Amino acid sequence: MAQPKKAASIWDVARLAGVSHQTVSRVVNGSPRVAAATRDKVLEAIAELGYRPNRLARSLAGGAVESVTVLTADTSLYGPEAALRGIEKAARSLEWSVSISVLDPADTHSDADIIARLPRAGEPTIIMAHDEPGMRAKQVLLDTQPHAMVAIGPYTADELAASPWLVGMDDGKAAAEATRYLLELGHETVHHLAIPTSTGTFGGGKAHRADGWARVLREAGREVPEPVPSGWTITEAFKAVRPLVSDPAVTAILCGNDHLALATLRAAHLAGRSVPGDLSIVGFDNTPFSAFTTPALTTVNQDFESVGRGAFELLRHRVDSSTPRPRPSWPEPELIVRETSGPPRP
Amino acid sequence: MAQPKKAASIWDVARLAGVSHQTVSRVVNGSPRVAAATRDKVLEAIAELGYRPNRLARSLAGGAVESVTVLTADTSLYGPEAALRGIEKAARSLEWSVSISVLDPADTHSDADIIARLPRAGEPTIIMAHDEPGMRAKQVLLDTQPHAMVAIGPYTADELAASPWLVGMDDGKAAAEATRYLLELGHETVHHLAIPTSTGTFGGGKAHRADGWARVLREAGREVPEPVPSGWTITEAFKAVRPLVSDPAVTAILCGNDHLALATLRAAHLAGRSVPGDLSIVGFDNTPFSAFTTPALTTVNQDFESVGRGAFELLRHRVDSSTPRPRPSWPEPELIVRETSGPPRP
DNA sequence: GCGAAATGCGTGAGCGCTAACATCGCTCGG
DNA sequence: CCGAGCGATGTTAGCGCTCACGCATTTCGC
Repeated sequence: MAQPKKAASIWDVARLAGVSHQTVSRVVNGSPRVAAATRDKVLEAIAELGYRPNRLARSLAGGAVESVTVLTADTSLYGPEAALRGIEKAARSLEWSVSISVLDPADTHSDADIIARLPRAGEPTIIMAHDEPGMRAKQVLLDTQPHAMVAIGPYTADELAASPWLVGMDDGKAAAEATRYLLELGHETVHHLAIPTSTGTFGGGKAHRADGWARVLREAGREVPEPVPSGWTITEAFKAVRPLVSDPAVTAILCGNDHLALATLRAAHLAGRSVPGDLSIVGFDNTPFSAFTTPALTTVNQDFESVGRGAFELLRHRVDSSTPRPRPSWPEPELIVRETSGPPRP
Repeated sequence: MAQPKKAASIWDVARLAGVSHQTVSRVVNGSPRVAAATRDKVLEAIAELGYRPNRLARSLAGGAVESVTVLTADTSLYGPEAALRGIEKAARSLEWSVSISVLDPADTHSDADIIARLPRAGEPTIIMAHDEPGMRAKQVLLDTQPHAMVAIGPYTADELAASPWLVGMDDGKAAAEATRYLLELGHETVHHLAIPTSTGTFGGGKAHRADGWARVLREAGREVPEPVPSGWTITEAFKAVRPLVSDPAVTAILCGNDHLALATLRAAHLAGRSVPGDLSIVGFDNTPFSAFTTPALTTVNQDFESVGRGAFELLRHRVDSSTPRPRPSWPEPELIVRETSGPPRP
């Protein structure tokens, strides 16, 4: 039984059930035009042989597409990881399969290189376009197969509405909210430890975290300090933020994500600055660990999993327009105040 | 240009190059028996049409398999996530595609349900068998297609050598080392906050973390306290560990992973116990954040990414025995002493 | 009660590719 | 100078499936 016995095909089932292969196909695909008695016979044969349709053959033959490829640059980041989970869940429930291909942030991928990652031309694809490699992949697919791609990234409601292949949340708005909160607490200004941007420059998109932060400061007539750029890793963040935390004039830092915030917390501790007494820290994403640091991180909750699901549904609609066009339906980002934020010392 | 134009097939290339489709196939697959001039003509035609072979058709036609499916129950756990990254990297370098299917720990999957996740019979599969759903999936595939599967999990060197489809590290040995370290520090005994086991019972495998811990305590003639079972999430860990940290008799806790350790750290803080003064805490996995908690976590480093790569290579060997059988070649787990461990107060 | 539509099923072609064999022309030993 | 031998190519037959038909039977409107 454990030997590599060849799997049953549609023909085997047809023979056993005494019908044509096409009838088996009809039963498998739930066509209504099959007599109940025939259907039962076929079903029985299927069960007996343990027949399972071969997905590859199915899509080769021009049947419905049943796979998505996810392009992302970093699976260890909480956002993409959670979005991937959302995509996988949604896909699973429809029996689609999910492939994943990781873009290396170190190489500059050529267009051909990106296209070569897709198992075939026209493969439905979701791109995590929150960073440079992602943005590049987005552009390539937009040029080659715009009808079979969806990109996830930080965009304003207007941008989202304008581009039917875009899914995401308005990080800028959320960052603005967080910044406003810190200002209301009485901080003179708020500094920013920034994640790498997708465009390579700050303020590249209105929905970027750094942009929302800067906007609020400007509107409030405050000084807008130079944002401190950090890489994605905690180690990079730690190095980048050290000068900032040791400056006593800095009383509040908005961090691009919770990992950066953790590094900031650590750096503040080592610099002998108490949090939130001397320094308020606000993170981003509400990563699971953020509630359990000491002190617990004030952060911005983001429902990436729902965004991932939304991306999948949108993609499905784009690939097969007979499915409903989903409306964005995830919660807005929301500030969660915990222990790392408070009023500045007078 | 942006319209859904059909992609070029092998026939289109053949026509343009003035050869048969088989010759194109030979060129694409690097067969040596093609005249240089012909090869160049074909290559030129390929470039002109932007032809890319269709993976689906290729494997349908019985060509080499070029895809792996990874079955895992939790992509947010550091171990599986890192192993997946290793698999993806190794696969990418050979142009294999990687699919992922997440097992829901909540349902009991039927055998058929697990098999239905594979895109076709005989699909090469890697299973993350560190928990109950993973173990079950492992068993199902072992029964149905043992030649095209590899499982990753905690196993001793002997177990690994005995099962040619197994890859992993000896967590028990690493846990033993960590426990010994705590004992040498002078702790009377060491408590254990345990991750869920793959078998549902403690001590189910010699290479389990809880097993290594218990073994050392027994060997040292110490009392072996009842291990405290926790779920995988930080929140569950926090609830589970509270009674433990508030017991002043407890001076050292070995945690099943760094997330549990973080929860323990938090619980200790809230219970007013200083770390490592009143309580030593040791984690597991050397999750990136672990160096940046305050105090920084003492933990056990594990190179999951290498294990993932090893799993992929082993799978490739099993599917196609003409490829070399890889030898396990990853670093042993290693204790990293940071700030959460120290001698007990006298 | 007769034509038209609906139903139930089968046939043939083809998706893009590879494996296996067939064919052609050339070189080379004797 | 002829056939064995080989290298370079073409031909054929699928892989497992779906589409687009085709052809009987039934069902139904009026």
